[in-house]
Amino acid sequence: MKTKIKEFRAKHNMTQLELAKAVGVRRETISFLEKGEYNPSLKLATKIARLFQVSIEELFFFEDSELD
Amino acid sequence: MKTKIKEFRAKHNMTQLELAKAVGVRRETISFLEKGEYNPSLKLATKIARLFQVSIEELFFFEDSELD
DNA sequence: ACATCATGTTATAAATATATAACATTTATA
DNA sequence: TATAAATGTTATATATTTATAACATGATGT
Repeated sequence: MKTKIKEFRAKHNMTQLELAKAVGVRRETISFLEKGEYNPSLKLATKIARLFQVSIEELFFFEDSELD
Repeated sequence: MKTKIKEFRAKHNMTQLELAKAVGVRRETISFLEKGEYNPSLKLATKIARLFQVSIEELFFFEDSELD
């Protein structure tokens, strides 16, 4: 999975810690997410997307090969 | 969480079992999902949305209160 | 150089999604 | 009505997300 969290975070001048607190997770969770190291829950994905006021599809991307 | 999986499944004339196989999960998983009993992974949500050719936001809904 | 802040990383624990199996109930249909 | 198909439901196991704590690295500023 790939994500643009880092880009949107930069655009909003937020640190990982600030984003983490805003959506109620740990800083490490944001770090792992940004590196595509896991597949968040829909709920967490939704919280981050709403914070940045973008759609989930604008934030997270799966290769077709990942969906087989 | 609420979802329109059941409605889209009806529109596509699919059983829970057919949908489950199409996205690689168990039938029970679809049953629990349709009842809003849990929060799927983003990957599973993406697979179902792509199958029905709708956005994730058209398929799954969170109340604001669920996101606090 | 030193201190502070932001991020990376690793190991382990806790929580929760999903699998599995079994049986119950509802719905369709012969 | 009877039979099968679809869905509901419960209990337990497994996998994965997320939390937690600890320490490392990199950047920034004094």
